[in-house]
Amino acid sequence: MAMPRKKPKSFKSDGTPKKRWSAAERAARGHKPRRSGGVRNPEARSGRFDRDDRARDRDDRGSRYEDRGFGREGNRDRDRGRRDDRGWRDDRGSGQRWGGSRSRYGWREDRDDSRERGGDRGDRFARRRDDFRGRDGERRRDDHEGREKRRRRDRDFDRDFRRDDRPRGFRGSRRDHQEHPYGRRDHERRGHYDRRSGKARGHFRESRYFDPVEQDQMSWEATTVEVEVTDDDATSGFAELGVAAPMVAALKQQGITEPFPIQRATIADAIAGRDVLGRGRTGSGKTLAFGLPLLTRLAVDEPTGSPRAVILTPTRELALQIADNLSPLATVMGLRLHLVAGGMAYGPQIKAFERGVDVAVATPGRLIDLLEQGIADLSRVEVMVLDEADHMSDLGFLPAVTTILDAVPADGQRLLFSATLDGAVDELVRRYLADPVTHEVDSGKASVTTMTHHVLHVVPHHKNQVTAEIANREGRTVVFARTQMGTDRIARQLREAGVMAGALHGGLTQGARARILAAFKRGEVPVLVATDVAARGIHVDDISLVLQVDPPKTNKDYLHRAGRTARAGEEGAVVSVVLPHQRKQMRRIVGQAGVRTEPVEVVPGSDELAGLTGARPCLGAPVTEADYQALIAPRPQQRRRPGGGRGRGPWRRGDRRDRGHRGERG
DNA sequence: AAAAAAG
Repeated sequence: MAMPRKKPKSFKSDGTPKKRWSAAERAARGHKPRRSGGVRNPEARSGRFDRDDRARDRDDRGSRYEDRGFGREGNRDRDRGRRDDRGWRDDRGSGQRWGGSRSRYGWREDRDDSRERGGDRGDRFARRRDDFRGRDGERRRDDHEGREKRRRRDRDFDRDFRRDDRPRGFRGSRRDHQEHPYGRRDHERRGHYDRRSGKARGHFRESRYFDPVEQDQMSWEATTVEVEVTDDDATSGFAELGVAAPMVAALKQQGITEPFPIQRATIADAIAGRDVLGRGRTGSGKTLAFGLPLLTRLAVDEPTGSPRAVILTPTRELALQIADNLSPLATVMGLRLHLVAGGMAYGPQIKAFERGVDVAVATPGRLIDLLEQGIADLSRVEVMVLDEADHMSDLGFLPAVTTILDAVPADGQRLLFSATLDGAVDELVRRYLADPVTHEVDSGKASVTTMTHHVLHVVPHHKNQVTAEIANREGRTVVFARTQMGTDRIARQLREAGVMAGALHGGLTQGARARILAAFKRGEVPVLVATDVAARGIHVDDISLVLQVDPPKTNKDYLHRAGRTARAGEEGAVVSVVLPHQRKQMRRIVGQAGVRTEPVEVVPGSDELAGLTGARPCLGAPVTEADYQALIAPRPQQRRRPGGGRGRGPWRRGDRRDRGHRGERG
């Protein structure tokens, strides 16, 4: 079969044949090896810190496990991996699986991962075959059929497993997974040796508390403020809605005096204790719309020690933001509010529950975790808030959300906020809300007049350059891409083109997520390349352009992404770069989003491009890795207070925050 | 099919 391929196998969307890179060329471009006959990728994945630290950590922990008697099998397994002459195991696979908290790069990674595990699987088969023959010679006759069967079964098993994107070691058996949204937990408490991954797993202090990845966490502390209540606080727009005076005063201190439409619409009903279904774009002031009535109502009764209100959000960043915004209001009302989110240290959250929490702002996973550990008690929750309910009712989220909703007393008040009301949200509403009042402020369409929309048609070989020139504009830009790997790649390509850009996605550690977001807020990294993790709720001032390099999946996603710009009456543009094969899809999405705009054909360097988006040619030198890392490096002084005492002491969170957000406004 | 959400 040495015949050279005459006909090109595939074509680009503009009709020209696709270049088939050789193995060396692929490697030089940083791609992974082909599925057959590739070379080992010399420059594995991004993340200098991650790789080195994890490799070191792996070795450290390997020896610790040996002490515990887990090491021998683990080592044997790793040695087998090293013998694998495809050679990917050492350089990224095991390192990632030791340190990484979850599958990192979507399906492509999964596919590679499964291939990588092919070595293991082969061995397992070999072992089984040996068992087979050794045990019973007679059965050797139907060995072939048996092998086929086993292969099929194993393949199905693997396929089912891969559908589950919890980290490998935490998956439990298939049956466990079906019964519990997060799998069984009793294996892991005791610690066990996981044959599939060849790792020791379990509740070991070492792995939980000394893991450098885990230490790459951000922290959260409650905000303390002092307010003076004056007489005219009783007459402001908020007071008329029934908001308690201390909060009115605190809001005035922040320059917030008049309620937004959605707040005006929902606050009175919510204070009256009714179930509320609020529909409005993010950025329309939803946080206060549920926060103020919730805190007003809670302050009336004596604290019970266990949470009386839970606010549930789909992303950690959003939970953080809500907790930051509501924390000062809670303190002036004498209520204790705490953040309960994954990726962050357990200690402060556990301590908070020990001291007593009135309001928990939570992401689902960690809350369930604490619930199952018996740390959080939701049996006395009076008010339950679901933010971004349309996202929370996604297939992947729903089990966790209903678990929490079921753990909360059924007769409590429920406030549900959602940008849209589709079937899934409706189901949640019917199951958990009693006689809700619906308030709709913005429709599900793009109604902000300060926002302009552009659809740019480009040919494939121009896309990267057009992207880079737009990103090189003046001002803060968010670039949305579909996949985690895509954001990493685009951010890297932008830096190579001389544009300071960083990637934000759920595959990063929480600390890395926080740092890149902080650098973006400070303005030091003016371009943020993000997955849809940043599409909802995240508020950063002065984002003047949202660039979509991959089309959003739905019109909802379009509007959520668009909602990052043109906030609070500012100007903003939403620009979508569209390839020929995406035109139809994009036209549909834009139309459904209620946007009227004519697509424009653009080429790099053109006047139209510059006129519509402020694009500038990329003339600067590539951003060096060192320069970039310096901007997103951990800043210990932001996260550690002198003296060490947590939750006490003279330091005020306000001081800290001022420093952390240095330069945010210019 | 992706991303998000626990460690």
